[in-house]
Amino acid sequence: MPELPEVETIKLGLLDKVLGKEIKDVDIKEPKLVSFEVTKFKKAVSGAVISNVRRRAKLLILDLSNKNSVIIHLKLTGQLIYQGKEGKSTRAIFYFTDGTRLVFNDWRKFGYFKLVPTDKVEEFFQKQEFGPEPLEKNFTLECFYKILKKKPKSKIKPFLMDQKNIAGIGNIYSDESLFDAGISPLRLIKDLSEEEVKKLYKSIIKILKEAIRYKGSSVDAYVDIEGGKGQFVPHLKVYRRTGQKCFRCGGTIKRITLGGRGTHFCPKCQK
DNA sequence: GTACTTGTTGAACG
DNA sequence: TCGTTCAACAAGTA
Repeated sequence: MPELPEVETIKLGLLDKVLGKEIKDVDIKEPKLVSFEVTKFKKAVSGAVISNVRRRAKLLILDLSNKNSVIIHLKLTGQLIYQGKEGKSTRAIFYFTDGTRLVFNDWRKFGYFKLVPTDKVEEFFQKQEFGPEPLEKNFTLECFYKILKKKPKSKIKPFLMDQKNIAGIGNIYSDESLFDAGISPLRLIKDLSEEEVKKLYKSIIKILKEAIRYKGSSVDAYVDIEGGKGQFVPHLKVYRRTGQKCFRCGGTIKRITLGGRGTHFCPKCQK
């Protein structure tokens, strides 16, 4: 499940491997993948050079030299693998003029490629109404307070997962951030003390940065640009550890459903 | 066969 | 209006 740290890892990988390369051709094996006609998509990207790679929330943006951009969402099981092999779940392949390639796999077919003129990318993201990027400088403690204030009656975990509040946090890192801060996912925002908000703010940034350092969590299909697994899973404290011992207090990790999502926490030390 | 997994959207409910 | 829950999407695992 690529969340912010996983998508960031892929972005860094793309910058390293395909920045400056010229796209010779694209093979789209799943027409549903692209936002409009396959032939038009192919025409729009062929011959263009990848001039930049960016990330916003959980989406990747490939800027092309011909003033087009390809916005990629990996959703649950999307993979971008440099020099990867074609397999059963391969949905697209970018071929570069130097003979290398970039393979897109997605066995659940939720991911998409959207072609947008580069100067309309901003507009696209404005429509999505994403909240601030938690690792950007403008995401200050004051900023966190301000957005929390907007939804005092919301439970903290679903709030963290809503991309309109903060961008890039999904199921794994909301559970992990709350554990780190010692706050129960069921708590209402208005009941959080100033101290707790501060702690949570620090935990979010700490956990996300740590996860990026380990190239993300390969819980499901996620792999990095070279097809390697992220190394953060052994560092997960609660996510998918149902019934196991809490590393902090020895309590038992519990699993509940919250906002339709599996939620893991330690009832003993997350209050 | 059934339940469950998950990012996102949109509908339905109280 | 607001917050929450559920279904849908896909396809595989337990």
